[in-house]
This record gives sequence, C-alpha cells and structure tokens, in this order.
Amino acid sequence: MKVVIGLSGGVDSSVAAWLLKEKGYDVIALFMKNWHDSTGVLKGDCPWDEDVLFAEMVAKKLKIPFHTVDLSEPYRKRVVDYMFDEYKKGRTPNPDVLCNREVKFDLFVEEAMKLGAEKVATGHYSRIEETKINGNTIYRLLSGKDQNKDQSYFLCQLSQEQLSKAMFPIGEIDKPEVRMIAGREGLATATRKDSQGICFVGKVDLPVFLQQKLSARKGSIVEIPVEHKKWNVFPEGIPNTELSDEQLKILSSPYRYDPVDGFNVGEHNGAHFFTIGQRKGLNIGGKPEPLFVIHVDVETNTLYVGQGHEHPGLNRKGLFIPWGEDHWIRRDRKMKSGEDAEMLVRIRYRQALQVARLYARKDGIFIIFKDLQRGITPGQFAAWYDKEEVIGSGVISE
RNA sequence: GAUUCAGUAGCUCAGCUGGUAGAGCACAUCCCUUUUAAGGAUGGGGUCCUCGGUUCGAGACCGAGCUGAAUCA
Repeated sequence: MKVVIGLSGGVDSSVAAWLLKEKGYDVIALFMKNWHDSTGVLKGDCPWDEDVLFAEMVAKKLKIPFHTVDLSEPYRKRVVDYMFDEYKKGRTPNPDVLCNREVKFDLFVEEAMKLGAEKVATGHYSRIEETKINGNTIYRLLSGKDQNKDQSYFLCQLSQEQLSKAMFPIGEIDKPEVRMIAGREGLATATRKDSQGICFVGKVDLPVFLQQKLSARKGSIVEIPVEHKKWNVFPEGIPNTELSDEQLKILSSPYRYDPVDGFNVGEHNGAHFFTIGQRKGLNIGGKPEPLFVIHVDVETNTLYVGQGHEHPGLNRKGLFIPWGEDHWIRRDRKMKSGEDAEMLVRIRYRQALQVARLYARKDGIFIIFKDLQRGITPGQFAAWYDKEEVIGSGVISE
C-alpha cells in the first residue's frame, strides 16, 4: 500500500516514516512549505529552509522518494487570516487545530492523493482505531500511548473522512523510544530539538506578530477587587442531571464587568493583544499578588484584571458552545437537545483531563466541570473524551 | 500658618536598641510546551530626598531645607 508521510524535518515524523517502511509500506515523503515570512518570528530563524534539508536527509537515508509542496497561500487564507480575525474580536484562536483540519488533513492529503497514496501519515502522538458499530465503520481517535506527549487535542476537529485516510505510526510508542530509534537508525533528526510555537510559523512574539494587521490603541486596565463583586457561589463537585437552562446559564456564563466595578490601575496598548489568564505584559507592579487578565472587552478597549491565582473572576465552573460550533468525531454519539453525559474535557493542550458533564440544550452545549477551571477562553477549543477517545470538540463561545 | 507622619530598587513597602540594604509585584533570560496562557528556575537593577553635624562607622541619631499626606485653624 502506498502511504505518504508528511515529513516535517523533526524527529517524530522521521521515525514515523521509518516505522512505516519497517512495516513494509510503500512510503513517499512529502514536505509541506506553509510559511516563509519571518515578521515577528523570534530569533529570525524562520526555520523551514533548514527543515527541508533535514527532511530530505531523512528521506535519503530511508531511501524513499522526496517531494515538496507549497501550501503557504491557502495556509495564510485558512489559518493566519482566521487568527487575525479572532484576535480582532478579542478572542484567542488555536491556529494549530485549524492547521490540522484545514491544511494538513485537507489540502495536504489532496496533494498526497495526487502522488497515488491511499493513506497519509503524520508524526502525531495519537492513535486511530477502526471498528464496526451497527455495521458502520467508525474511526476512533485515541490519545497517544505516551500520555505526556499526547497530541490528540490538536486533532479534535478532524472528521471521519479525514481520519479514514490518516495514520499515526508513533502513536503506539513514547517519545524516548522515538529518540532512541532515530539515534539507532542514524536519522539526521535524532537529536534535533522539538519544534514549538505555531506550527510552520514558529515561535512568535504574538503582540509584534499581530501588529502586522491589528493596530495598537491605548486603553485602560481596570482591576476588579476580589471583594467587590457578588460572585456566584458554585456547588461543589459535578452537578446532577436535573439542571434548568437558567441554572446552566448561570453556571457557564462569564462575569460581565463595567469600569465602575473596579478602579483604574494602568494602561495597555490594545486589549486584543491580551488573553484571559495572562499575567505577563501588563506592566503593573506594586501589588502583593500578581494580576491576571480576567476579561477582554474589545468594544471599549478595556482590560479587566484580578489579583491572585484564586481570583473568582479567573476560575469558572462552566462554559458554553453554541450549536454549529460543535464537532463530533464520533458522529454516532452526537448529543441531542435534552441529553446530558459525563465526559472528560480539556480546554487546552496538555491539560489533564477534567471531569465534567455536558448538557445539550436548545441553543447549544453547556459544559459544567467538577472543579473550577482557570482561564476559560473564548476562541479556544474544548475537547471531550470518553476515557482515551476523543468524542468531539467545540469552540468556546463564552 | 501650626502640628504630626512619610520620603529606601520601576511600583508597594520591610529594615530590630547605628556596622555600607531586603521582600512581594513588575521586568529580563532560560526551562517546560507543535495554540494562547499558566507554571518552574535564574537574574538585572538602589548617590537609602538634599545639605550639614555627631560617631571609628548612619538608611537608621541631631539640625536645616525640599517634597508629599493627614490633622488643626
């Protein structure tokens, strides 16, 4: 069987390619160029030129054909523009989840098919399991065997169609083993540092990067005192199934603030450059405890902050995802209005799975957590799991 | 105008009965991390308002001045 491996120039995809070859697949390497602008990229090492070299070296070593494809234009349209758009709205996007859904497992797969591939493999720490349920083939997306490196979160927006063509060879092994194999097989990427930052763009100074499209505009920073507001008192533990829409709304809604709720403590260069839970960059000292962003209001260009890790404005019980923003990898398990289910949920990469209950209602899905969650941020993805399987995900609306 | 209190790192302050300064926050760097954050580690920084005096030695004691705050009238 012909398989295209997306070689990135990193160690993970290199070992994935080796594993495929070992298993006897007819492997073709395809390197994808997605970005060649280094504006705002730290250390100037827009590294793709170096990445190609490494990818090519690995391909040569494995004696597999090597191709490249330039997808930078669609990447810009489908991922980067979305980023700017979201930040402009005061939300915090996750470009890498989009990159997977829109580019790697879409356009890149199309390119791979042109090369005659049946499947496309990547170096993700995740697993796919094909099963039959009621006579239908279902592809289950599972967490990687290496729980520490599990990257299933980044794949939480993939569809059954996309999964049906995907392979994750290193999902069955852990990172130390990947390094070991790369070293043993003499792959050039064996000791190469793991990539970080937005995939393909690199590690960026976000405010600088965003200023390409979003202008700086001074606004005020308002501190909301811990004792000022009438905070909700949330019930301990996981709520029961008998909650009214009204109760769910209270449990999941963010607090609304007004400048008169607090006092002015400083000035910022643009509320849209900040995200909820952020501590660094506020440039306000003199407080016994650190300040964290608890709300971003781009309408009035006001940043609301709270003092201390335990500030009530920073820790919430739930969140809301409207219908249309939800996505089900397991289509057969899509919830209908009126249903509820206990799930494990994470709201950011590498967060330990959190116990929560999902409530499907008329307008969308409410997720109420067992424990308070720090920094629930609109624009980010919540992904829900049943044990090690990703069931679905959605964009946090508020 | 008088009285009292205050003036120490970017900010808020601590420095016991005198021996050439510290904490939190902020900031920087590094680590962690294929998102945003958070988190961890390390670090840079101070004519201790000014001038004079006492003392072997003053941020600390005394005097004068400057600045700010409160109270009194």
